[in-house]
Amino acid sequence: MTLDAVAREAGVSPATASRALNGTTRVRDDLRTRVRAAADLLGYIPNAHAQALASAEGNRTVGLICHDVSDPYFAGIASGVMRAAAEQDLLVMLASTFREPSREIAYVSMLRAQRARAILLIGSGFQDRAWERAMDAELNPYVRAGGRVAVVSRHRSLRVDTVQPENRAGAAELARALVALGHREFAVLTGPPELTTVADRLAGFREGLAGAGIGLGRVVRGAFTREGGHLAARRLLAAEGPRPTCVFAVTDVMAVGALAALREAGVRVPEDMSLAGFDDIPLVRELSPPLSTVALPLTEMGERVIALALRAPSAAARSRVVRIDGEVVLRGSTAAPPGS
Amino acid sequence: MTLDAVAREAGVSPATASRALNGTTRVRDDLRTRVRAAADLLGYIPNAHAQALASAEGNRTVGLICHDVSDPYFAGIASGVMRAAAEQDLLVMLASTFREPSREIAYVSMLRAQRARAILLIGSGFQDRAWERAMDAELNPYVRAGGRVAVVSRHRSLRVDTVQPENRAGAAELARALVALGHREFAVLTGPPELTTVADRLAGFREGLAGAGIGLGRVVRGAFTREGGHLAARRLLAAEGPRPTCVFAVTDVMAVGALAALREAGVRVPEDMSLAGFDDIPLVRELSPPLSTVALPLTEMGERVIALALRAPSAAARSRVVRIDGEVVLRGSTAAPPGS
DNA sequence: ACCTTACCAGAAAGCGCTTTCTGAAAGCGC
DNA sequence: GCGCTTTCAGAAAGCGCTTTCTGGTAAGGT
Repeated sequence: MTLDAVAREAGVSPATASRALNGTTRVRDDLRTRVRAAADLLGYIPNAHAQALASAEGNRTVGLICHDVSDPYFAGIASGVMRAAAEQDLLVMLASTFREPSREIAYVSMLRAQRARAILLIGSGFQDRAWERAMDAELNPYVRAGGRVAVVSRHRSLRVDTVQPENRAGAAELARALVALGHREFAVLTGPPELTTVADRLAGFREGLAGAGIGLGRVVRGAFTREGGHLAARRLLAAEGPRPTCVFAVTDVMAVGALAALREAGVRVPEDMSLAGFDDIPLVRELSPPLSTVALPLTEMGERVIALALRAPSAAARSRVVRIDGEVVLRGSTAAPPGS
Repeated sequence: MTLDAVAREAGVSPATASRALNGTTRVRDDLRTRVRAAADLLGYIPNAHAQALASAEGNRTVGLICHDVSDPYFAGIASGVMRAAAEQDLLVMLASTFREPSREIAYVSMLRAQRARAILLIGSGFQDRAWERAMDAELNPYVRAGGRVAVVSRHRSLRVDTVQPENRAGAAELARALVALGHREFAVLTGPPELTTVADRLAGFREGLAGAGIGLGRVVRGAFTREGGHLAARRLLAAEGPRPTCVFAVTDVMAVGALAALREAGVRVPEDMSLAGFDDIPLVRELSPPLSTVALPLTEMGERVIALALRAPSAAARSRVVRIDGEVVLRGSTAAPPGS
């Protein structure tokens, strides 16, 4: 099942067989058909490793690194990447880091070893000096050797092409919309502060409120998961002092947990308390009440990031940034505050 | 950044450098540390392709083929696969076929070319003679060449190791539970009949009802998606004749769409009509009412299928089947029929 | 002191391809 | 008909590794 076998079967040299199969150079018609027939007969499949090794020509795989495939946010983006990749006959190597920085770096290294054509990093980077340096040390040689890198929502310190959701502006706009509904007392359910996405959304929300002269209110931190949101909401309700009339969870996934916690505590949404999230993952539309959020076009973001990576490298070494606007979508989970 | 460069830097032969780095054979301590140091200094990363080519030793990637990553069912299984793969330092190549049989075969072929250590097929096969033959033609040479294949919920015609959810038994048990609630008038929202999963669940549900002397009722077909479920439910409601008191959607994803359709039509769940799904994808717990369903341990199924593939090939050439029981979970979406 | 083992570094042969490079045959103008 | 370019098949040189095989040196046995 090697090229040599095919060549022998067809009675030509391996060189000719290679050319006939790949169409690199003109080959006499009769020889070409003979080679093709022999390949079919033998069920020949070229060894991609040998091909990658012999031809400087990059191979047909791109690496995709995300925090967790089972998180709908990443799944949505990954889906867009795959669709675009399929169109170009590229294989996607998808890795979940389970939010461990070291594993992320290990994956980049494996992808480098595979000579992946491009490496896509999805999801916030870690705001950690040592980690950033290590990541840079992996990525720089890769890029210098002709590798492509593109990311979505990363730290700017990584000087690579970026698809950047407008977290800050989106959160600010959401805040204004919530204020417009009449809310004055807020609380925020936030994730790990070392994730840039969290920092940006928090800052944006604060800004939006500040424009109306309102403070951020209580900020409760939780894990970046449904359970994190659930726990954070419980802690919020348990805290003493007046309750906010509106809660913002920095991601929809957390908001889903929060909604459950509110319901369990007998707090009606939106009658007693309004709740909003961020991302617009598919499921939040199905909740009752459906969740207000800032919608991000996840699939499109996936398509954009792979397109960015595959595009001819910019002559100027400057990294490109594609900004993605979030759209505030007010649904049933937000309403005017009680007694207004 | 080649091994040769490292060897030269360390003042040893490439052979020694290789051995020092991989620990294949004993190498004098001072040489080994010198080689390691040189590798670090140069930022050496072995070329995985060259390694794969030189050593018959299989490489460190496994292929995972599913219909759609953004479907929570597949995402859940994929997540389990990734966790297990990460523990063994394996890279997962994940491909979405978007339910196109031809694309599935193309991916298997690419994975073969990559000499993936194992190929995992997730999700129903297509009941189509030509397709089955083509798939067999890809898989057989792969297995004969030492490749491993494992699948979850496939057609039995594929003679490979299988993780098999007990679709039939689970659906039957669900039917009995629903009958026990008092229901006598049913309807089923079903997916493409060429998917074996659909066929099995449908058959199981029919069996369960038959045990109580009840017929299946109206069967409405839709796509295997939320929209498919939505549309099927609308068509069901639009049909003339008496309405069923209980609807079974063959997957949770379809049930989610159905729930939305029922709500839109002003049908209260479960007061006017009960609704149940299958799979227990994470989101259905969050709905109101939370969906009754047959729970499948998705992550575990992912772990099992990769373990199956990686296990030493059975001496007997028989393919192994791991059966996964579904557990009927009755939640708020099902209740006694109206007026009982 | 001599010969056998044991150990370990280096030389060299591939792994399965692609891609120059080489050269034979054919096509062209004069 | 002769020298020219053009076309295209085959020989051969790698791509970057691993792994036998070979051989030199040190240790051990008699």
